[in-house]
Amino acid sequence: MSSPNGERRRQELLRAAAAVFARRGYERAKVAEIAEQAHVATGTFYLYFPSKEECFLDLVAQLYEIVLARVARARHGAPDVLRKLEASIAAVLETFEEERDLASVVLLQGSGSLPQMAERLRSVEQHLAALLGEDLHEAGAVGLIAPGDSELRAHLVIGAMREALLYRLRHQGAPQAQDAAVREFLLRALG
Amino acid sequence: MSSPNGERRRQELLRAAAAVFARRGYERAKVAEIAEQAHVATGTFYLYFPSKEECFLDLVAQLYEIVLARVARARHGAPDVLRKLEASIAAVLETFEEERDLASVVLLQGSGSLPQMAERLRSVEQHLAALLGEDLHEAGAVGLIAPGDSELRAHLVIGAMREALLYRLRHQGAPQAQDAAVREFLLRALG
Amino acid sequence: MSSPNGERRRQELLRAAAAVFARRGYERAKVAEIAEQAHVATGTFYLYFPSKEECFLDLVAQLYEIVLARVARARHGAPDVLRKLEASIAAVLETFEEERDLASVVLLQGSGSLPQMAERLRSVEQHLAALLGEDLHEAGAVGLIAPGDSELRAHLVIGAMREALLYRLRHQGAPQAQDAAVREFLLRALG
Amino acid sequence: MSSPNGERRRQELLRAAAAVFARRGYERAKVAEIAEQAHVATGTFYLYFPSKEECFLDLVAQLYEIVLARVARARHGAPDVLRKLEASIAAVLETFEEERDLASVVLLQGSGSLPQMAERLRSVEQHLAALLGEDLHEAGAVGLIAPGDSELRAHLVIGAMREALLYRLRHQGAPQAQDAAVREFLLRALG
DNA sequence: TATGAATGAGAATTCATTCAT
DNA sequence: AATGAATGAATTCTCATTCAT
Repeated sequence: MSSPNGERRRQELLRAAAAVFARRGYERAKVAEIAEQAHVATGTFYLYFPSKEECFLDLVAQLYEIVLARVARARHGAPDVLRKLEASIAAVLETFEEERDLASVVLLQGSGSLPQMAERLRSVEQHLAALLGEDLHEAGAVGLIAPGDSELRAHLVIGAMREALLYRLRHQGAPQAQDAAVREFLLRALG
Repeated sequence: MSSPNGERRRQELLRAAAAVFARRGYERAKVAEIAEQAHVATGTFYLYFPSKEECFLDLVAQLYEIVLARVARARHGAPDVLRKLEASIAAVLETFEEERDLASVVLLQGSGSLPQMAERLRSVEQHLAALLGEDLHEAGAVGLIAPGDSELRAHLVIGAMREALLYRLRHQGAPQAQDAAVREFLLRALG
Repeated sequence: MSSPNGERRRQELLRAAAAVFARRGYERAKVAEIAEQAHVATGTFYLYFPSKEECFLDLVAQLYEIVLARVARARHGAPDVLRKLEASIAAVLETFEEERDLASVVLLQGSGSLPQMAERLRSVEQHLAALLGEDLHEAGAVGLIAPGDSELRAHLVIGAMREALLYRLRHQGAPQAQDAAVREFLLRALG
Repeated sequence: MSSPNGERRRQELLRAAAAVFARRGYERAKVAEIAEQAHVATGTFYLYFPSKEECFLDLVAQLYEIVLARVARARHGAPDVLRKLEASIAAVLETFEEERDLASVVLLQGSGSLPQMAERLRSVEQHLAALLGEDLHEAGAVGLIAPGDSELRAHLVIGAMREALLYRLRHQGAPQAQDAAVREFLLRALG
């Protein structure tokens, strides 16, 4: 299971799971369907995950890692606080763009599926909001943006981004043009 | 069943359903639990709804009516386009504040539950976005706000509101103070 | 319930029940539907019958009475044993023709529905077979028909009649012409 | 499921189903009981049949095949039309004798159970009647039997056979002796 | 007598999980 | 490690029957 081959198969299963969860929703996704999509037998699924629920949670953990790593990297290269903010926003939008199935699962099934899932999603969002919130606080302190409740505003930013992503998930549009509009909207919102 | 008493019981069941759906999610909510919460036998549920699914959909239909009616009323009294925008936003925030369970169902279970449900929610959001979008378009045309894609921006506004509502659903805070911050954020976002 | 009005209502319910049982079958017939067809409320049904099952059984009892009375009457006027036989056959065919719903219930739902029902149907058939069997025995004894197992042959006659009735229930044909063919077939069968 | 072992289990389930349907009737037969009788868990039933109804219909299909194949085979070796007729009748009687449960299901539950079932039974009977009807027509044309409506008479023959089978299902008698009586009866009936 | 809303036991079906091979 | 047939708990929905009005 931790052999290189085992890890590859685990990733195949996760990818299959993301696809099935994305199109069916957590409850209506069947383990047999995930296994089939990954070209393995049903029982094999349980060699890699203790349960359907754990597989689902692993999926979010994966997104958690990917998004936060990307955001951290993007912020790392930013010279000042406003650029950090902008880079963070861009990093989130891009990551979701590249991980459509994962994004669908997180954005659509969201917190409705499982209590633990809601918990974990909250945690990702909280983490993200903390990063943004710090920037907002700092930027507010030096007068770069309008003063206000940094945490709340961080969440509003996230909410707008979330909707932008959903909007894009529905309307197949040019991501770049939209991203620009979203970034502009958000930066202006912050003053 | 259509007697005044029948309508009362139907409302009791809807309220119970909203509460149970809100705390369990669509799939994990059991009809027996809804019935119990409404102090009736399981079978009674089926005198008022043809299925669990239909009951769920009725719930959204109900919110649809309430929110849109409130928004329409709020806009009616507004003297200019910016006030309309502001009044709309306020109306949405207030309505969800008053209908916590219903709001939970719509915001959290949302699109993840059922294909038809996702459809209906999209339709509510679309309707709302259309109202806001018109205002944005008009306001943009007369130079009151920054120019830009009105539809996309309407969705971003809705996304931020959605998040504000979720934020509030989680952190029991003073709604008024938050609402003000949200309104300010959004109006500034629009320029 | 035994007042003239009560008896009238009971008959209305029985007629309604026959119609519903005939088109739905015993299990799929709903008490509510029978009541509706009789233009009374569901609860009223239970003022006249202790249960759905008992109502069903009463229906067969009714046919039992009608058919056997008719056969007895027809036989009464017959001068000799062959005419008795012929008159009996004719009486059965005619009765079922006039009581289509009742006939449907008995011929189609038949013994499949309830153990008690099977019992009762057997009893009607047995009774009928006994009448015919006696004639056959007598006719055989005096050399009017070929010798053979009277009871079995009586059942064969009944089986052929049953099928003739079903055939007619399906193909709307001229009953008289068919009846003649059936009578001829049966009398020849007996030699 | 399509492995040789799967087919064996499917047959076990069909046999169990025939037994349970025969003694309880379609509606009162529980899937759990069929499964138990086949020594498997309830869910296993659904690995082999999509529904209780389909299982029931498969049972008739099975009888359909068996009976018609037997009749076809029996007719094949018959030198003339009268022998064909006789062989057909014998084949039907024998087959039902050997497949008691299946026969019970078809003869007793028969058309009362399900609309689709009634349809299929009609189709079997129609098929059988067509075979017999041709013989009767041919035999009538060459003057071997009395002239008359061949289709109707084919059904009368079937009805008498049906009753003979039911009679035997009830009274455990010597089949051979009875069969001879039935054949004689029917051939004489046809003149 | 009549009503019809309420009851709740009962059954079909699904599917996550297990385990013998 | 892989398989996939088997399991059986869980849940929705139906409908005969009751009973307060």
